[in-house]
Amino acid sequence: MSAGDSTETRARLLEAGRAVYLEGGAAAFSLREVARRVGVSAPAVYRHFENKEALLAAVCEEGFRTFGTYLMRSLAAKTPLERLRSCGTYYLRFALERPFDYRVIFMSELIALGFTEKIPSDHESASTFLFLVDRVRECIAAKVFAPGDEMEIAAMIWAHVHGLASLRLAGRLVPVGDDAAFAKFFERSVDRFLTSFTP
Amino acid sequence: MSAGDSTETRARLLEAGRAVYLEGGAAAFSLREVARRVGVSAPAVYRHFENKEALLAAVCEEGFRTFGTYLMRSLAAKTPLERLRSCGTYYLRFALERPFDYRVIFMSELIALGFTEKIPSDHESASTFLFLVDRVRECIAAKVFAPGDEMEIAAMIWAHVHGLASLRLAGRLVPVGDDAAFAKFFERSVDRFLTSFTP
DNA sequence: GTCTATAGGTGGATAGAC
DNA sequence: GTCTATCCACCTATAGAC
Repeated sequence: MSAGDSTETRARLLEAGRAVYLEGGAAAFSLREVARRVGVSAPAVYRHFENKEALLAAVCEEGFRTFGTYLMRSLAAKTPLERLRSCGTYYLRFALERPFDYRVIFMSELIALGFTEKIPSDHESASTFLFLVDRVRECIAAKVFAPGDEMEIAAMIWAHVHGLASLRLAGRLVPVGDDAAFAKFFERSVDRFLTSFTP
Repeated sequence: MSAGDSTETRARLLEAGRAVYLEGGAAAFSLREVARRVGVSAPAVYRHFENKEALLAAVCEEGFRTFGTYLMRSLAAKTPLERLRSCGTYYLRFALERPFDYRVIFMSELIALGFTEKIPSDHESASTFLFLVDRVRECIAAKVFAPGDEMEIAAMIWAHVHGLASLRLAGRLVPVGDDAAFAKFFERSVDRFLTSFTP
């Protein structure tokens, strides 16, 4: 029971931590504020995390893991082109369903603040980028894409979907409407760009 | 002389303020830190700005004005398509030459923090978006673009260039190399996307 | 595992001297 | 126009009781 309460409190600290991080950024991330929202005292947090930085790192790790599970779902599609399109679709689903996590991973200022080594951002984003490169390589091998530099093509596609997702989460692109309408707009834009790579 | 010193100090406060804002975000924006970097005491700042929030707003306004001057240069090009391509080129130049300002305008969390009404982000970004819509409309009228929804096409193009610029400034897309190499990569990607709108 | 008490630091803003 | 002195609020982290 006490162990159950403990992990419960830890999970609630992570959830509140994510909210606090995204409201104020890393530089304003307050351990006391997290504790306050969960309803425990500040020193109680030190029972679950070594210090403030460890709590912040744990908050970010959770988002990275979740992102991986979204991307992997695209492998269920049957053809190389469908798997690549599915990548984009799940990328957007992640952005819309877990906007806090998306901001943590792709729109945060962590790197600018020098957290590069303490947080798995570089390693994780590199590995998920290589996942996208593999999807592109598959399309070229299957001759649904013209021959080309897989890394460059993957970077262009990533930038395209990131641009759409991040402007949406930033509240720009307001004429587009609700999430369903935006998803259709997103698909139109991505399909148009992907078509430019066909032979 | 005293007036000259005054405006000088004010300008230095703005410059230091921009740096502080982008290192720590709005929530961690510290009036004392800005004063420290300029070499004056904290109360001295109140001679130039009403309070901390007014200083932050002034920091942001400067970036918006500069962005406008970059975009307007694209009107010098001779044809509608060249003006649209030039838009993208100057958008990137602004991002690379004034990365701090670009982050202030397009990658900041100001809206998420509720600064919407105090800072001209909505108004300014809406007017510059309409500038892009006009460039697209021009291309359709000149029949270098197929007929279509100008707002939607402009949004797609904006997202594309923003995705490229913001990932670059975030330190992702590392395989691309220095700024000159990235600019060429940027042009290839944008030209490819723009070509998809031709009749 | 959580609490209170506490130490030592940073911040915004004001009063009043010069 | 800038300074020092000051107030109050908030932060991280530790010590020690329960």
